[in-house]
Amino acid sequence: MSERHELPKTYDPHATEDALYKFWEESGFFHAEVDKSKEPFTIVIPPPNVTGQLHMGHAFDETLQDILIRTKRMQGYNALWMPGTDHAGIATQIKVEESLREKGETRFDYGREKFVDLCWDWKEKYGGRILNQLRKLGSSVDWERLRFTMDEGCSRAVREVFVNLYNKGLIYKGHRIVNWCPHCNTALSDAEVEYEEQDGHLWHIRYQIEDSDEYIIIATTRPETMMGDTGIAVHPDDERYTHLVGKKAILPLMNRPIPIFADDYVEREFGTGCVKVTPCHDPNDFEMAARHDLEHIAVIDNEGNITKEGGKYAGMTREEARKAVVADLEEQGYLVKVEDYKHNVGTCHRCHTSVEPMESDQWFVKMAPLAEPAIEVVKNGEINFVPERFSKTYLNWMENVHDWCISRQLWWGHRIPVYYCQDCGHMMVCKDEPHKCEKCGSAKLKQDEDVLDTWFSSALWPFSTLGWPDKTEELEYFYPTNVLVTGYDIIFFWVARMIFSGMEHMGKKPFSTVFMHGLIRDSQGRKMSKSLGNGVDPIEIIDKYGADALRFTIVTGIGPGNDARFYIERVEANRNFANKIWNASRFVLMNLTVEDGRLPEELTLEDKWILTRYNELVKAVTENIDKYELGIAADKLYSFIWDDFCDWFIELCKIRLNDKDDMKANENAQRVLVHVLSGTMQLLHPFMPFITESVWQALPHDGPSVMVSKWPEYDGSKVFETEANQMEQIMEVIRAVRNRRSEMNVPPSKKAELIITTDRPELFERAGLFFAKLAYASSVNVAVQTPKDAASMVSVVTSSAKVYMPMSDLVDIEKELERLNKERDNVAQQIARIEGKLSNEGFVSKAPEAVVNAERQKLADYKEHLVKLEESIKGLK
RNA sequence: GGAGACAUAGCUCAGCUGGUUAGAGCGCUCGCCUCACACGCGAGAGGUCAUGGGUUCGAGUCCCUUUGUCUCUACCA
Repeated sequence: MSERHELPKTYDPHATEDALYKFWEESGFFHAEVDKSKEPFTIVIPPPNVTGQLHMGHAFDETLQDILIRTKRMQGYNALWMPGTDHAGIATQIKVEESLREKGETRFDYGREKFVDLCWDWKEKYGGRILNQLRKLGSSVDWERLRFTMDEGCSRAVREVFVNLYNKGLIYKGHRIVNWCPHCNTALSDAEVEYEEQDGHLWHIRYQIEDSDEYIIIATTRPETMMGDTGIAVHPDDERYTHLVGKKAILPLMNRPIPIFADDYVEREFGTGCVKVTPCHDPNDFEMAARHDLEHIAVIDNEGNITKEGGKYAGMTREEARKAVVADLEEQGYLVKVEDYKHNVGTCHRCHTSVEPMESDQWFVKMAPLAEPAIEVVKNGEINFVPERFSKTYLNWMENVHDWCISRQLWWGHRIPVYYCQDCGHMMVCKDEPHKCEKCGSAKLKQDEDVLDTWFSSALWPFSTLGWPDKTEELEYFYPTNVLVTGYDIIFFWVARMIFSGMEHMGKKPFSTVFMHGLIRDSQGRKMSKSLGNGVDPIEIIDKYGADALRFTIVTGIGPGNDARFYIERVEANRNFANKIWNASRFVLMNLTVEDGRLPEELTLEDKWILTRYNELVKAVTENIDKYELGIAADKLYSFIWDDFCDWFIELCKIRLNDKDDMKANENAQRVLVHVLSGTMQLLHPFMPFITESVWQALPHDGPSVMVSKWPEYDGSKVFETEANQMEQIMEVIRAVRNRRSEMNVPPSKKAELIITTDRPELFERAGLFFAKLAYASSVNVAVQTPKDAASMVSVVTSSAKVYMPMSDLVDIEKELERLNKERDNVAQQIARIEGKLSNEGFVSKAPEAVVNAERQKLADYKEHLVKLEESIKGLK
């Protein structure tokens, strides 16, 4: 026990965190097995990109999940936090390709198979990094169940889902306009397109009407696509142009006649009311082309360059072509005017290249039938969002959802389980690779070249990780999961898709609650991003301040679902909090002789006060966590530990601990200290797992770890409202004395006698001790009578007592009077306010009784205080 | 074009289902190396809770108006 005295003065998280984590992991505390005698509580992790690095967004996410899972585990649930990583199709492929580019190579130098092998190598090399970073944070995930979206099981689930949906007609191959990223060279889903407002132009171009002197003017933002124009649309009711419908206009530069037709899609007010129609490079034009049977001419290729169809512009990039086309139009007199125009340009959310709408064959998920149950399950409250407002975002999207383009022209990912017979062209969709054509028997089969959208596999995460499509006992027991924690930025990418997938394939919702959080921004409120270089690396923060400080920072001072700015000062403040806990514990340990924290029979006033406050804390924190008010719970723990426990209770306990004559009292104090500190460490453990474990272990304890200890329960038999109230009264007096002395610049070294006059002397039984310790008293006299020479003393008045300090050299009667009068006015004002309230019949009859009674009590206290103030004033005069 | 959020102390933000003399951290002022902690202790200053109205016995908290900031979403060339 002697080494306890040698604990360092400053808490060093670095020295302990890794070892503690290792201890937890090796002890199997993170692992959950099916156990039907216990209620499960399950969270699946939003799988981070396998080759990614931990950023603040992850830290936010994981901290919230860890708080929930650790709390539930301690509350006796069979808590499973399912970990895993995502193969992150585009992101990973881009990284591997970049590494090749450094060597002057491309994926085509390797071919598909070898390139995919390189991706796996990459995954092996970097896949462990983020997992170890999760450990640094303290995440209590069940490592024995670690999954990967491309592991055998998840891949099987993907094929199963694809084939099932195909057989139901919910997956189809379609010839459509899709979002195409010329840089990533693949199709994207709508969700993967980000819109940026850009400054552009609206070019007005004159088209000659065929066999006529008349002309028509169209307005466009994209002149470089005009070589692919195959029509001009006007509104059917637009009288300006009715006479032209059916005629043809000559497409400038190409000298090709194209038809003028009428279509409802056109807005008469916009531009000139005439729209150039480019079926291959605009989704609306594509649809108009279908309605009016227009020709399709593709003028932009997969790399974003102009095709042969683009005449003299062939081979140029889109940007070059735009300049050249505009220059030619101007030179040849077709350009009527140019307006500045702000418009939204779709960009690839991975590389921010402008997305090109392209006509192509892609695989789609038919969303309407799947959306229906996914809408219902949120509307009827089976799944609820926290905060509630996000359900509106979700519903709005789901109610207007488009079919989901799921094929990607990449190599890294789940290859689409569709096979084509090279001989007869027959298409087979099957879970396992077929060996011969089911139609002609040919063995010459070729699998579809495309892979699936990364989110296709993450959509299955809540059940694929539990063994689906097999009917495992894990699936039976842990599904549906309880809470999903994630940022609002991936509601569409992920949350929505998990919900409809769960409903479709499991027939059950994937989770009951979606707990949303915001984004962590930099200190100026900007998004953290690589390109800005303003990202804060959580691992660096952990190395410097400890994981506990980071976690506490993340969870406090943040409004539900709101974004938050990251300030290092807040981490420092929470590091200081950890240090405070450390030193409070060091103090308790230094004084410790008892072997356990059983509460003594005899409790002092201060014991009863702290136990009351502690039990209130247990109740509040438990309820707050239940309601996902984690920040509020954390705030309460902070102020209980710092203000109540350290600043008051420890100081009060020093009285007994320093009394070597009364060992009984000394030990009693120790027991209460240990009881409260130990319980507080349990309550704080989900938030600050490391330091709480260190402290809990050092104190007398049962069981191997605080993380598997039983969550504290509210104990009504240890709540003493009367005594707690009395203690608060005494604290009020102590504060008043300190305040007085401070105002008068009395140095702490100068002790003074205190004469307390009160009608409630029982309140101040232990006061001599308290005041000596906390109010610089040299001695304390409790009296009923006002001392004779009161006028020459410094006085302090509260509702329960008047305190006199014989410091005649410091007394300035004028000032004293002024101060007392000011205080009296203040108290009188409060009395008037409450009396006004209480004389309001509406208040007395309609407000709850407890509220009215509280006001009455306050009034009584103020009145007592006023009486005492007036006596004092009279005494001075 | 739709939808939502935010506007509270110098700064960054809490404030749950309406009821305390409106809170925290940092910063600031004054005094302290008090035998756990200067990453500390004690005492302070600082807010007409953006605006105007309404509901209510009672509103920072609910409803509407205005102003300002931000975000998401949408096929307006």
